[in-house]
Amino acid sequence: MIRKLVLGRGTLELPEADNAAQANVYAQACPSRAILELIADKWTLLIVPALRRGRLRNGEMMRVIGGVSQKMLTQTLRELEHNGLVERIDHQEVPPRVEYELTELGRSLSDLMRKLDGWAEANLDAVLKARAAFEEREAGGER
Amino acid sequence: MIRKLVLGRGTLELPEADNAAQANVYAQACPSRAILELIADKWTLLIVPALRRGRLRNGEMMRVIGGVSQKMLTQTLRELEHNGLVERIDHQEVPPRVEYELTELGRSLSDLMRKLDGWAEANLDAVLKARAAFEEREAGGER
DNA sequence: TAAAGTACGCACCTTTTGGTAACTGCCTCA
DNA sequence: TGAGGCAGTTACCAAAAGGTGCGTACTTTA
Repeated sequence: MIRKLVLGRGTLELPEADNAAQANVYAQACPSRAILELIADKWTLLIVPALRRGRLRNGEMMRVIGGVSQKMLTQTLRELEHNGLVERIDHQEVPPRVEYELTELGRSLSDLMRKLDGWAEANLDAVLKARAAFEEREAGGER
Repeated sequence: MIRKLVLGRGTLELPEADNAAQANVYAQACPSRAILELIADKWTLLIVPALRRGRLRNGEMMRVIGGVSQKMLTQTLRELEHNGLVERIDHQEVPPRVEYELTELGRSLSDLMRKLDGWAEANLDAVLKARAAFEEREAGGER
């Protein structure tokens, strides 16, 4: 795995990859990149934190997470199950009753994700202000 | 802003939205959702942590971040600049010398993002193992 | 004299994403 | 007797994402 790159101005160490075992998300071929892409998903970032408090059923999530379609919810849950972040608990009842729960692995990620959600909520005003400022600079600055 | 939902089994509070001012990523119409979508991006999750150590030039980032195309790099950087996370420093030289640096806002996000990258690197083995187990269950379980 | 680096913008085109609608099979409630 | 809820699946299609190649204008290096 590549750890350093020689650039024009000298040697640049890849950000923090050094002390983290051997995986490196900055290397395209490293499998951790694929995992990052799973994480870097809008619906994942909503579903995983939503499960922090406990199990949820399909219909409950549909209501909790505004704007998610049935297709995307199922698709994302399958993906999470596939990667060991979520467990699907089918009670084998009629009418169907299925619950979703975070695995240990999923739980270790959910706090981090909740913090990202929290960042978005907490810094809403700052971002909107920055946007307005940028647009003003753009409009005034040209010509 | 919606804070609670009445579900079949009673009242379910939306995860943590209660104490976080008024923004709520779980509400489709809340502007924080748009900000979450900016954050929930593969390239953002690589570019922002890459800038933690200091300024980087376009070409340096191209080399540091494996697999990013010039188009996506520029596009993502513009988006980040637009939202006040990154500052573009054009030295007005010939040949062109342009540097990118995190703003205060960007820095507040970068540690969180680096932790997500770290999670992907640290839990690589666990995820791969879960995947293998899932596929085995699937292959044996059907029929 | 030619090649390569610098930091892009633009157009084209393919791939992926994700919404909608329809269907299933069984149950409960009015 | 039909409507609605449960937890999905499937097919179809429009929109968005994102890769590639070309052009720019100037400089440094071989």
